[in-house]
Amino acid sequence: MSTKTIKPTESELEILQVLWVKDQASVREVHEELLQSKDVGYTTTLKLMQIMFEKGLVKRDDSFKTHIYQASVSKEKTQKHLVGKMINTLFGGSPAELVLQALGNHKASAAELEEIQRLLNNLKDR
Amino acid sequence: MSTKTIKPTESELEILQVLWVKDQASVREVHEELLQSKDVGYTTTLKLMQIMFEKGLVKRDDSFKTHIYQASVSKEKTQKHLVGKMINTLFGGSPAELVLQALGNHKASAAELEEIQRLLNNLKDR
DNA sequence: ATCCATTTACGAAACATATCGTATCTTCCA
DNA sequence: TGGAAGATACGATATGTTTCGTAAATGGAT
Repeated sequence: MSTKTIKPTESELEILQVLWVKDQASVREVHEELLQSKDVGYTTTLKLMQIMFEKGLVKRDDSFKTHIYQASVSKEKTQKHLVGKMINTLFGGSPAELVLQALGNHKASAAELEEIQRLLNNLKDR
Repeated sequence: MSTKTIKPTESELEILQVLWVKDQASVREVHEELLQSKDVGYTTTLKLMQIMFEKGLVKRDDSFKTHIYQASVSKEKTQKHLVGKMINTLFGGSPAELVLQALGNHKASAAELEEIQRLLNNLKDR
């Protein structure tokens, strides 16, 4: 099934985050965004994105001088993969334990709790 | 606040898992357990655990020939830390999104759903 | 055409992680 | 008491990640 192991590194994830939000971006744009939260050189970001391109994590349009990048792995798929992994390596395979952890230790708004409630009702109805 | 950055690597997490379950164990015991799910040499496990000892991730009693190890970071604290990190790097800071992802894509039993419901009710009551 | 700012390309270094081979140490027991 | 079995210690290697310096290419403005 061609399950290429999607395993972005920490740094790669930071870049994917930016691309998921912006949809498309040049290295410069991504880099400026990264500078908000960390201190790193421009060529570092560039190199990382080039490597991600080689790995197939991003696509790019190089028909202009400034190449434009786009994530080629979806946010949802990546989330699913990494959450699944965490459930296995940290919660003994029980998604519920992860949920309890997340809900118990990290604040969610009333609206969010409602949304969770709706999903929960759905699941219980089966 | 002595926030020592708890950041076990993948392999270290696998070992911690075993120690959290067994509470105490020799390298051999941990190793046998790891063999259930992966193929690795004994000295690799040993080395890893020695490194974890240096990092302070585990304690050990070396008063006998066979050293006995114990996790020195709690499961809960580690979970909290890594879940928090994942919420930030992968869910834009929203714990609810992580919960929805986990519930939506990974099966939980009816009993587990009930437990989640109870916690949810608690949270909504505030 | 030339210059300048910006960009990409590339190589190398600095770290970190994971793996294992070999040497050494300890215990027990024949 | 002298091995054998099993344990630890340690060094070396392979591999992956992150970092950046420097060089070369590009394209627009003068």
